[in-house]
Amino acid sequence: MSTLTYTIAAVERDTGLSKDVLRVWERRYGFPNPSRDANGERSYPADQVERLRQIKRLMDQGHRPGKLLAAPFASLAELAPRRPDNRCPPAPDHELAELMGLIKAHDAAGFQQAMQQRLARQGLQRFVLDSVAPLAELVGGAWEAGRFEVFEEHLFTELTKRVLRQSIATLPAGRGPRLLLTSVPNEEHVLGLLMAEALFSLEGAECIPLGTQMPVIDIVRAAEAHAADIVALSFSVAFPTRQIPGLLQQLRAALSAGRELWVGGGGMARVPPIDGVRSLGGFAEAIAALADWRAAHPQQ
Amino acid sequence: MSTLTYTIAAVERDTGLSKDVLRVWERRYGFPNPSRDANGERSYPADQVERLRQIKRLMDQGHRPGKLLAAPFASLAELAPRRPDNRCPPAPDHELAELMGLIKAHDAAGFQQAMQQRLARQGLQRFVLDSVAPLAELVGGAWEAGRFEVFEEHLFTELTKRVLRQSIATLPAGRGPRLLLTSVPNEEHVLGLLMAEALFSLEGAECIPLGTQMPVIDIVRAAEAHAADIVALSFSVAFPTRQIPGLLQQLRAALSAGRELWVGGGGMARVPPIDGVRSLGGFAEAIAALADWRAAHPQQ
DNA sequence: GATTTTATTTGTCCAGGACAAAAGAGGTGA
DNA sequence: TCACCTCTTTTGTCCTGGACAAATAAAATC
Repeated sequence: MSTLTYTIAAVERDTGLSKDVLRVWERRYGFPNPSRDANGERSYPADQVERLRQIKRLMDQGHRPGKLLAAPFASLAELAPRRPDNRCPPAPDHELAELMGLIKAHDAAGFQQAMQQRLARQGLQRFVLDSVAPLAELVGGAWEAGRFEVFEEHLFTELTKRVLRQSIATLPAGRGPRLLLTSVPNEEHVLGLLMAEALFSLEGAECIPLGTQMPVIDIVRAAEAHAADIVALSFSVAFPTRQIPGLLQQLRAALSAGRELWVGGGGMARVPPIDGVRSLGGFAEAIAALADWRAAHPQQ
Repeated sequence: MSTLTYTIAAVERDTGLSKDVLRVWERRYGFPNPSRDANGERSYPADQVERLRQIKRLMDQGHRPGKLLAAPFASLAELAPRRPDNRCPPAPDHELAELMGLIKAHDAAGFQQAMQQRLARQGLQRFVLDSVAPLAELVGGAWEAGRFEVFEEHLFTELTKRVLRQSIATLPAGRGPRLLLTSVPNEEHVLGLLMAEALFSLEGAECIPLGTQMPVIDIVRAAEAHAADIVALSFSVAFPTRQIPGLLQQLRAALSAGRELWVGGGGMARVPPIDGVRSLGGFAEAIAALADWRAAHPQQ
């Protein structure tokens, strides 16, 4: 069996590290250290790709590449999350642990059923706040610690999305404000957006879900076409922080002044405040923002 | 109001054209023709970005960049789809046209309700084959012709996904084969995958939906963990054709020989056959493939 | 201890050359 | 007319190595 190797494009695809970054790391730190094929092009062995994925994971937690690339192999799971982790780890809820166990056992049907039961018992709002949100935290943490595989996280996300969507569909049509929910290109994480949609819909807002990955100019056009009062975006931790401010400024400038711009998600934690953009630090704040809007627009 | 300009990274984000391509086009064809900012970096005006998006759209239809970049502004909607378009344009169904009209009117609730009705009347299989598939064609065509905005396509996709998912959720658990459905990184289009899931589930297969954008190695691990009989992937026309063969070969090599690999979607049309990979030209062929598998594995 | 200043780290951009895979054009034979 | 082979052009991707500004850490000052 041929040891499979990766082209630089394949590494970019599977790690999320750009070709430029891969080349400059090699030049500066000596890692990765790919061999060359007959054509002089980089050819990455699988184990280096694996290590790069681990490095990317630790970087999303706040570690710096210089340290990670210098340290040998001992940089494994020994590294604790370095992000200023204010939030205390969620209380070790036995039922949540059970749900995690179902995912780990790859029991899709069992997980979905358990989630439905929990939803029926808690109601949608508490389900989102007390079940989905902490579960997402737990799964994210387990993945960062290497206890969850990528596909296990995907399965969790996909099944949870289904439960949420199904529940949202049963809600009556909202009366306002009109909220447009989406994310920018290269930001595919939609679970946070769905949780927000559930909460906003419960509060009687009229949500227009446009899925993920809308180019900025199209977000503007959609807002005009739908006469949206508020545009709500989400950025995950995996999104390059560096690009966020420029993006939001561009969007804010293009959006008519009457429309509000709300942004949430883990990727916003390290972004400085931007004029005319409301940064939502969590779901509680999202609900508060809606109440504020209602207070400021009494007649609608 | 400042005319907003784009950095090269923003253009890549919003057009899907890589930085390398943008630079080499500029060198070879003289377009795009960005000005430079104080720092010597490219700064693209909005109208050039708009034209680039149009060019990308026409390229996905089979046009070649050399012609498109030489032609002046007359390259507008006058260019017909150049793809060997075997499929006759779907019969102008009045009801489908009505559904298109609802999207065009941005009537999300009305569209969703109309789709639900249609689903109830037709049943899931005919709904997928006779409603969703032709609608997706129509929307794609309208978008290519410039009659639909990006956000209108997104709205259609998002709402249709919801209807399909909801319907899939009501189906009883399948008995086999176990089918793992997903797509590779940078391929976010999920509607085709969902339609396939609906059809396969109707035929009694056990579908494991993992959402989109799974790195190759994780697809392999997921297949092992779930003991999947078949891995089914989808590539849209927007996915870079050039990368597909290498990707599939890598996946095929890493996947144990007993597992089948099925691939569908518009992006496969121009890909030559690959050993050990079953290319599905349409949904009818997908159903046939499942029947074949059943015939070859009688005892399960 | 809090805030400003300096130093280091780090990602992105640039130019322009090279090359192989894909697509078209042209030619040959059934 | 159609299928198949060969040659030419087109086109996307990769390469090197330099440069710089934004982000971060470290040092210095109040």
